[in-house]
Amino acid sequence: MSPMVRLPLTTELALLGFLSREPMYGYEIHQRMSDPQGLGQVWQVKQSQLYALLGKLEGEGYLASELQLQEARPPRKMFHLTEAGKKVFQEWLHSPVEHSREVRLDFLVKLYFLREEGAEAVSQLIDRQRLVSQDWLSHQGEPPQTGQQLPAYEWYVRQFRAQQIQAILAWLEQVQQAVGKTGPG
Amino acid sequence: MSPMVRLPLTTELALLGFLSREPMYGYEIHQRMSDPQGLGQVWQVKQSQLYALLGKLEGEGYLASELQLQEARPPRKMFHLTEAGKKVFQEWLHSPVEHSREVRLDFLVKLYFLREEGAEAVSQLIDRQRLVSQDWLSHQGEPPQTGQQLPAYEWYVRQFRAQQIQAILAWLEQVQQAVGKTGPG
DNA sequence: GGCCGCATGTAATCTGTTACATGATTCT
DNA sequence: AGAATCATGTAACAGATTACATGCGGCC
Repeated sequence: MSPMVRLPLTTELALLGFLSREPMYGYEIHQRMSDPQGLGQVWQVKQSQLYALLGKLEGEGYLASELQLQEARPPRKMFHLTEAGKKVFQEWLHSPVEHSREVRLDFLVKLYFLREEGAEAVSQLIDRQRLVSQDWLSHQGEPPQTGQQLPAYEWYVRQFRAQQIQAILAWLEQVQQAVGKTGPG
Repeated sequence: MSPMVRLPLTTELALLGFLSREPMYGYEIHQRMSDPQGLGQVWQVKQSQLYALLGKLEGEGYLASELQLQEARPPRKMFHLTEAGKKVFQEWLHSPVEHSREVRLDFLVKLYFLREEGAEAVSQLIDRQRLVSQDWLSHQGEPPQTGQQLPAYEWYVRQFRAQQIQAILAWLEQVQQAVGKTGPG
């Protein structure tokens, strides 16, 4: 038994994100996504994958499309969000990520789209994400004894995780300050 | 035209790693890999994938195998490294990773196997990795102007990367100290 | 004449996950 | 009687990458 409604993944949510501003066609989305000043910095989506995903999202009811004919150019397949599409995108956009490994891609993509909604929205998500990230740290458990011969492998791994999470927290604070609000702590 | 010799990926190199100590069969490798005090902490490999990879590595000449019959138990397919297998594993084991995203998995796996070769070997790789990681930082370029309204998206991304790399460097230093040598700086 | 830009896709391949299949023995 | 352990795998599917295919118009 498979789930009735498959929830879109990061790449697909980014597609919904672009279409949340205005209707667009695949080629144009790909160009904007690849902008080296924008999302192009955090990951690359191949054109062929993008077309495949747009087709899938349409089949699942998150998008709808109509053909826009042009003279002397191939027709454009213009996509726009359905109500279902708007809903899942907005929910995703305002939710913190649940695992530290999702910060690098998922969270940075959220931030990209949130910026358009203004400082208030960004600030809110940062605050929530800081709380979640604090949780990661406290669920880490203290690293086992040090000062022995060679530390156990566990020690290396936990220290690494702890450092990574602390870096995330430090960055979230930086961002919060740059956005112009101080967090709840 | 595909490459003549396909270089194994992290998971496959970990398989070679287990077989570099002594010959083993799939089931046992999977158990050891899943040890929650060992590599089980950093990632999980599914049994079916493991069998598939062992078969592939054998077909590519990195492993060889013979059947070991047992009474009242299914026969074990014992694998051991070939010369080619020993070579690629040793080269991989002593090389730093080239991208910061590879530290979380790749580098931690290297560290797992390197520990068995003693403090000297660990210390050497840490030093080399620190140099490479310093390079990542300096190739970052300084983040664009701050103090404006809302910072450009680039700023967020670069700050995040810088923090991540600095966390890696801090961790490498910690490890170096725990191992008992001071780095070249 | 040849390459680039526009605009769409399909097909093949790779890596990994989930589920299924087998069959004997030992534990509860 | 039923579950867990031992030990092997295959098949189907999902996600992403690479390569291929088409066809017109404009620029050098």
